[in-house]
Formats: sequence, C-alpha cells, structure tokens
Amino acid sequence: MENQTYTIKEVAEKTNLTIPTIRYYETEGVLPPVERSESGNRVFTDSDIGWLDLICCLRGTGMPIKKIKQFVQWCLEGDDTIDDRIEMLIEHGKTVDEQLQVLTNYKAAIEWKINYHREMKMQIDARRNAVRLMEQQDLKS
Amino acid sequence: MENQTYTIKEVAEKTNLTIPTIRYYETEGVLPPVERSESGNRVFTDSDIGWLDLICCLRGTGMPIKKIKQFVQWCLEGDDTIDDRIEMLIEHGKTVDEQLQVLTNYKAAIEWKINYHREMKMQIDARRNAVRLMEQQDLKS
DNA sequence: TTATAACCTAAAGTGCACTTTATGTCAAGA
DNA sequence: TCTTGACATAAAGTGCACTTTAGGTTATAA
Repeated sequence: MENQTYTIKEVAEKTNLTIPTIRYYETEGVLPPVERSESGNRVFTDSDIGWLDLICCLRGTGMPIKKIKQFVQWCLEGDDTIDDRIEMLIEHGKTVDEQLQVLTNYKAAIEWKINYHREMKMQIDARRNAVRLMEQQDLKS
Repeated sequence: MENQTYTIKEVAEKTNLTIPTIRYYETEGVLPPVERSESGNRVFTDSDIGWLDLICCLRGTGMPIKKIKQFVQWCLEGDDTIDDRIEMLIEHGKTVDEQLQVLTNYKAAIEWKINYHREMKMQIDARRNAVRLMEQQDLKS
C-alpha cells in the first residue's frame, strides 16, 4: 500500500478538486512541488494527497490561499517554525468555532422563518377555504 | 417604539453592513425600495432593518445574491408564492445542515492537527534538550 | 502510423460581491 | 453666507479563487 502513485486525474477524483485547481495550487506554492515523470507529467504520492486534504480543510474553513501557503511553507522549513504553526492552527480553530456559532444561530433563524411561513400558509389556506365555502353558498341560493 | 426611522448610517451600524453595501442591495433589488425624504435621502424603518437582517442571514449561510433577490421578490408578490418560499427555505436549511456537518468535521481535523503538532513540538524540545546536555558534558570533559 | 487521450504551460478570462471614485445636492451650524 | 458633513448617483475598480483557452508534447492502442 506504500509508494503508490497517482495521476492528476486520479487525485482530482480522490480530493474532489478539479485538475486545473490542483495545478493552480502547485504553481501558487500552496501545494509543495510534485514529483515529475521523465516526460514532465506530475506523479502524485499519498503524501501529496495528504497536503491536498489539508488544503481542502483550511480552504473549507475560510482560510485564504496566502495564509495556507504560509502554513505549508512553515511545514517545509522544519522544526524552527513549529511554534508559528501551532499558533496559526489554534487561532484558526477559534475562527472555526465562531463560524460554527454564527452558522448555528442562522440555522435557528431559518427554522424560525420556515415555521412562520408555514403558519402564514395555514392562514392563507383557511382564508381560501372560507372564500370557497361562501361561493358555494352563493351558488345554492 | 413604532414608526421610528433611521438614516443609512444608523442602519449600517445596526446591521454591521457598510453604507455602500446597503445601497448596493437596494439597487440590486435584494432590499425592497426604501422610502425617501423630500430631498431624496433614504428613510429606513424597522421593516427595512428586518429585510436586511434576513439578507444577512441568507448571505451568511452562503445563499447567492440572486437567490435572495428571488426570495424577497416572492415575499413582495404575496400569497401565491408561499409554497415557493417555504420550499426554498427548507432546501436552504438542508444546505446549512450540510455546512454545519462539514465544518464540524474540519474542526475535528484541525484539532487533530494541533495535537499532532504539539506532540511534534515535544519531541523537538526533547531532542534539543538532549543536545544541550551533551554539549554541557563536552564542556566538562 | 496515425489517431486519440491524457498530460503539459502560460496567459487571459470569469463570477461574485462588493468597494471606490468622481461628481453633485442639500440642510444645519459658525 | 459659507462651509462642513451626510447624503445621493453612476460607473469603474478590486480581490479572490479559480477556470478557460490556446497551443503543444507524449504514451498507448487500433
């Protein structure tokens, strides 16, 4: 299971990224340089997929590309950057907590709206039924 | 407490939106037309602030401007659109649930990363201490 | 051997949600 | 009266994260 390699297409499928996005990440330096075959094609390893998973996680929690790049660069620089890395992750974790809080509140507001609209609908239907009944009365008379 | 009015500046403070953003929302038709004073200045009511709160809620949960506009238009059109509105809200609520799920998973991944880095740091520190001790030994000898 | 599919690069383009700029009106206080 | 500050509009600009395009190389398979 080790030393397995993947084409860019396979990696795109595994990570749910598009092929251009993966290339873009590499040229931007967000994804560390990927090994190449003799003909110049990218040869991805499980390690590369690990980097992409990390990138997806950070992007998906709203971290801008530049900051992710910084983090990845620190990782590549080695031991001396360990404190910076930990600090960035902790700070980012806090923003994710805030996002969760905000999102939870918004979710509650939406649920409230749904219920409000449902009650509105019941009133509308009731009114329509009343009108229909009155029309039937008119027909009989 | 009723019939109170607000300037655009006051509304910006209340909603945490910028003044240009509020104007932008109105010109885009996301915010229904706001009353004007004789001189053409916008005169906001609590109802307008209510619309903006709704817009913030939907934007903050990732709904695109166009769709919010659609929803607001339906609200203005009245009773006949009640089913469409309820459906949109329910569908959107589902996407918010998904966002919460994804975000929660990412949060866990970040926590995992933090712990991983903390352990890495402990190893680095231990190694450095070992080196320091060895150097002290060298000095003594 | 030739065609087709998968890969490559560099550069330009896109979409979204604002933001900024330039210009102008109007009401109130010094 | 004049200037200052808050408001207005229309149009152009910005920032971000990709995506698309154009043009080219290489490996496999009919």
